[in-house]
Amino acid sequence: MFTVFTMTEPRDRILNCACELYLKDGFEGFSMRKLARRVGVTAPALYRHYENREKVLLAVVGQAHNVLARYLYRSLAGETPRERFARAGEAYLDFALDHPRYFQMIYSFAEFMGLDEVPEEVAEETCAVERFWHDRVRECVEAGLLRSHELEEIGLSLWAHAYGLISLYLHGMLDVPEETFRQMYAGSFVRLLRGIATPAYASELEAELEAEEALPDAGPVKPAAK
Amino acid sequence: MFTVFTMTEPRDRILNCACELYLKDGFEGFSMRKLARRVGVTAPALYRHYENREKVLLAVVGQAHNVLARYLYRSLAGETPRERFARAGEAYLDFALDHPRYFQMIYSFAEFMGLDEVPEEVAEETCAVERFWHDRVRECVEAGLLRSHELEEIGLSLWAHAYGLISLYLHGMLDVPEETFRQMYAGSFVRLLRGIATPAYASELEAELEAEEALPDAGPVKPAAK
DNA sequence: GTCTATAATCCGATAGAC
DNA sequence: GTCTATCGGATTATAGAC
Repeated sequence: MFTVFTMTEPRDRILNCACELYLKDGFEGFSMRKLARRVGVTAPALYRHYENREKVLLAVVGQAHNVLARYLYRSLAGETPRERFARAGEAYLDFALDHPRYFQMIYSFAEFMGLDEVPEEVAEETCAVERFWHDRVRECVEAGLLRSHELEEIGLSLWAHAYGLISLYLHGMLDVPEETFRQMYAGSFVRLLRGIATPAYASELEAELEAEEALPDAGPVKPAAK
Repeated sequence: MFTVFTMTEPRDRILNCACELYLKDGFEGFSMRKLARRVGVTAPALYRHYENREKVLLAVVGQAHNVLARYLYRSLAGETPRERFARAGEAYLDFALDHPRYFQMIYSFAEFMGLDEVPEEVAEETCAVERFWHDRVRECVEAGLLRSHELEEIGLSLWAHAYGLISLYLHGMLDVPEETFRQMYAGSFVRLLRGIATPAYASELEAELEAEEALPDAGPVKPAAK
């Protein structure tokens, strides 16, 4: 009389455990037997709910995309195109640092599965992310911040730059602590921005830079407490 | 009387086959048994020459770095800092497109092997590449092409941008033919360049851009044959 | 230096009883 | 929907004969 549905559908329980397992052991360490152990059933039981290992991992990639989407959409709370743009860049970084394995999975699922084509579900979600960036750029172009000639290409430059920086860091190629990396990310972002900004916005960025350099040493000024 | 040494040391024969095998089957498909079959011996024989699978793959990474180095050093034939800089960017791209698996291996060896630290041999070779870029940038700074304030960081921006663009392409996230991608790479490179160039060089780039846009449609002008 | 034989695991997936 | 039992395969790596 009380429980019309089971607390969680078995398919969802499996998916949750699959995400946990992937985040713990990565792609290679992910096996149906380990997954079964984590769920608390035997391996054959899983095949009632997922056709095979690939389908399970495909569902995990879906989750990864969901989490990324949550981070990105949060940046829409910014009140101006410029702010939404900047927040989107931060959101992408936050997602990658909070969930490095998800970040990696999104871009290298096909390789790991030995597929020579990106599965359609994944390709669609990638497109959505691209469109999101495109929208942020378009807004900024319309607001006179970014150059209008190269609307499409500008999005690509931004994406590639952010992705590259983050990947190098996650691969351990940049031997710096996280906080330092965040500063490098922000700094590098501004350098690229100068190259794609309208002359008006570029000189504004220039002025900000000079103001910062005029300061003694540290970054943003904090009111001296005490 | 004629053959003082065997034609190739067994260690080298194994390494050659290991490279071939890795380039064909990738990281996951690489097993000691397959390698043995390719060499023409049985698996246990390999362990006389390499301690284990990891050591073999470490040697393959070394080869990957050698090939990359060859590509990069070729760009030193350029006669001005600006030309060497541009050629280095092309060389990095050529290497990645000619040897995508080597490119990937260089940056994700640790992940694939499940190590949580980049092995020292690999880290050293990465540093060498970084220094190479740093030298190209320094030359350009000294020639008055690039901004001097941010010498270190500029190299990082360039590296991350190139790496990101190439990785996205190799991961199948950019659905374009290779020739199109090369053009995108070149175009994106210029956008970043504008952001790190000295005002003098930046306005020179700007002039080039306007000259191109004045043309009807296509890229560089070719003399109309026949 | 190479071989045969084998240890010791692990894997994905299925058949068929319950 | 879950179980037991199992098929059929893969893997790294070693022992010991030659």
